[in-house]
Amino acid sequence: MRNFYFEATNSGRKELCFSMSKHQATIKEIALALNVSVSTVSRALQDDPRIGLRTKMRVSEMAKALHYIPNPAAKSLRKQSTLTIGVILPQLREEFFSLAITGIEDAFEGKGYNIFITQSRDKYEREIKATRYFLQSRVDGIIVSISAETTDYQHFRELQEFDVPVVFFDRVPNNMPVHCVRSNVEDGVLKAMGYLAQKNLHKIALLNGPKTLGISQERLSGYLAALKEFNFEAIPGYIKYTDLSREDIAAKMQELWTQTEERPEAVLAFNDYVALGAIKWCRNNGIKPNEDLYFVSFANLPITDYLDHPPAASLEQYAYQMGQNAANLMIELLEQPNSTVPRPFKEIIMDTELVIHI
Amino acid sequence: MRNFYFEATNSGRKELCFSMSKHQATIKEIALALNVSVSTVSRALQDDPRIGLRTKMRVSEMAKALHYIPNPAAKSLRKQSTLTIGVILPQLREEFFSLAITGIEDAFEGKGYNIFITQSRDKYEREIKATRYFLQSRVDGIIVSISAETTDYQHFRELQEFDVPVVFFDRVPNNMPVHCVRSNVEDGVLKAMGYLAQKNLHKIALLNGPKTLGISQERLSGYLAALKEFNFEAIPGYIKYTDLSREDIAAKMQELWTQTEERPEAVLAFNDYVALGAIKWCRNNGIKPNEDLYFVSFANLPITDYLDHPPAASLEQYAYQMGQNAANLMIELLEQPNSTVPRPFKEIIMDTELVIHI
DNA sequence: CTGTTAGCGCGTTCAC
DNA sequence: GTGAACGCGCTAACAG
Repeated sequence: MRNFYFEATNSGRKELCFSMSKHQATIKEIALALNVSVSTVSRALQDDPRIGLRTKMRVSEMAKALHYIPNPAAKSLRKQSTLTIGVILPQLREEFFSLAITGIEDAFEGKGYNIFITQSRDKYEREIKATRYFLQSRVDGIIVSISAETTDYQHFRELQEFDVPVVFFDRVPNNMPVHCVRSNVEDGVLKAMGYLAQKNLHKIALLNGPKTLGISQERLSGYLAALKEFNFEAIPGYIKYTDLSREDIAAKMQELWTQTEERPEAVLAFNDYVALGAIKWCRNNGIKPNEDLYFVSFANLPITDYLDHPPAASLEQYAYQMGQNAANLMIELLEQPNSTVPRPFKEIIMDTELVIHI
Repeated sequence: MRNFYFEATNSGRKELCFSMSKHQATIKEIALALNVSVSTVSRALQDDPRIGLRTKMRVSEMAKALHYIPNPAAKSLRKQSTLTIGVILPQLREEFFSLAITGIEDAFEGKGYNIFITQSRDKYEREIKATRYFLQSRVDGIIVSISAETTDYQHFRELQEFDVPVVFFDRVPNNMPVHCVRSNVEDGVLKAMGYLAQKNLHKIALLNGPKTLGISQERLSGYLAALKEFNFEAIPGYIKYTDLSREDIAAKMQELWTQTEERPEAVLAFNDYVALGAIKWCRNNGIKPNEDLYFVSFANLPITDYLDHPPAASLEQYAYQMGQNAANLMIELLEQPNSTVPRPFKEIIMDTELVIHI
């Protein structure tokens, strides 16, 4: 299929060119082809009321004919806005985050923004690289769930200093004022422990995530509060932190099972993946999950529905909804006029729901 | 932390401005502050040999002081290249694709490209929107695994017409010459059926994916070839197509189990997720997976390792590696000079390996 | 070695 | 209604 396009030469003449491949025309070429000025074309394409209907028609037809596609780089440069939102996630593989992404995408649907996804893979260095990249790309906003390794938030402060709106979700920074969406973890833990109490299980271990994460700390404080609330024993060695790797989860389970004075009756796991790893360890060691050892965890991911032995109960965290909330909070920030006074930080805390599987 | 920056006014004077928030300086501001020209700054920052060492030092210091961050929009506009690769995947949730993404990211590591991920969610319309968006964004290349709904490839042809390099992986178009990376599916099926033959299982059903996908067709032709090869019976109603949804998988399993003359002894599933859905259906219906009914599938995803009842065997497809191969093929295309003669299409076919779980 | 100048594609004042 | 001219930030050809 032969196509033609106009090329402006230095002398101002227009030349009809032939090419095997299509050409991404510019407004200049449309203007040249129509013998009007570029500004007329620009305005026509923007449906500016000052342009006559007939001209608009001609312009839009020629635009189609020449395969005009607006160049966002030029637009960004001019408008000082890229209409792009950066998203930094620990792991795409975790269903929690891929659900959240979908929620974010849906919330931005029709808003004209593009979502740029990056995974930190739970590495501090990769997270920093991602923030730097987004900063220089001039994204209009960044949505983050922080990596397991991150303890220092300087790179996020830098974003704030450059006035890039940032919204955190689920894994949010400790002791730093930010916009964020997170679960009411402590309340969730209380619900989970209440369920175990009902089952008459008292010796409950905490198989936590990385110590660095605020959400691990919250699980701990919820756990400690629940121990008191339900008069459970605080048994030495019952609190374990993991780096979320299968190996470490297995190692900590081994410790819980063999190196404590009394074997636990139940385990409260950091999330479903941790629970799955622990349950797998149980099966490898002839321990019957949810019989010999009960499991309760966070997230309630759809994937657990495939399992014979899911955690006995899991706290639904509404990952999709959480993504949507984070995105909507971002949209709010983007739509606010760029006032000089710093806006107050907004925190959305979402309730969890205990879903009983067994 | 108070910061200052220089602002160029219309009159050409430079003004020292104060601001609470940092400012993304431009080379112009650096030039102004240093009393040199913008081109000197530009060259210094690019480490151009023509610039003196002393000047380079001064420039790079001032760049740091003013928080200079190069603007990629301007660079793209000038260079006519965005250094961005678009990736279109059916579902991030599927571990196969999130593994592939990681392979793609790693292959591009250090190459200076940025990876822009989008999910089609197996919707034709979303896939078209994504290609259009990438086209107008002027991405330098697009890597795709096509959606389950897609039967028409016009949107991909359009990309080719605009000279945007496209590499497909795993789910590749039928009957269309393209660059692609895919598994040797038919050989894989043969291996899987051979395994079942060894187990003395003869009545084997095919629980396939969407009819639209080439990789479903390949599974079918591999299946038919294997039936002959091993002298298995071709039993009516043993070939089922699914839309990959849990509901449809359950419905087709129901049909296989109740509406065929003889119940199958084994099921060859489209992939691990389909197998998981089918296995779940079995448990719901009191059928013992891999005893009453054997399962063999494609992908061999890590997630299946969490299961009590994974498919008895699965064909490892090396998703991460496949992503890397696709990315490396793309890099090849990008590095080729833009010759006018169309380059021959390259097809990389990867062998699978049968991994026995039981 | 460095400065001047001219665009890349687009939007937006000004003029008329 | 429309056009000329400018600038967003950056690179590169040309000129010293």
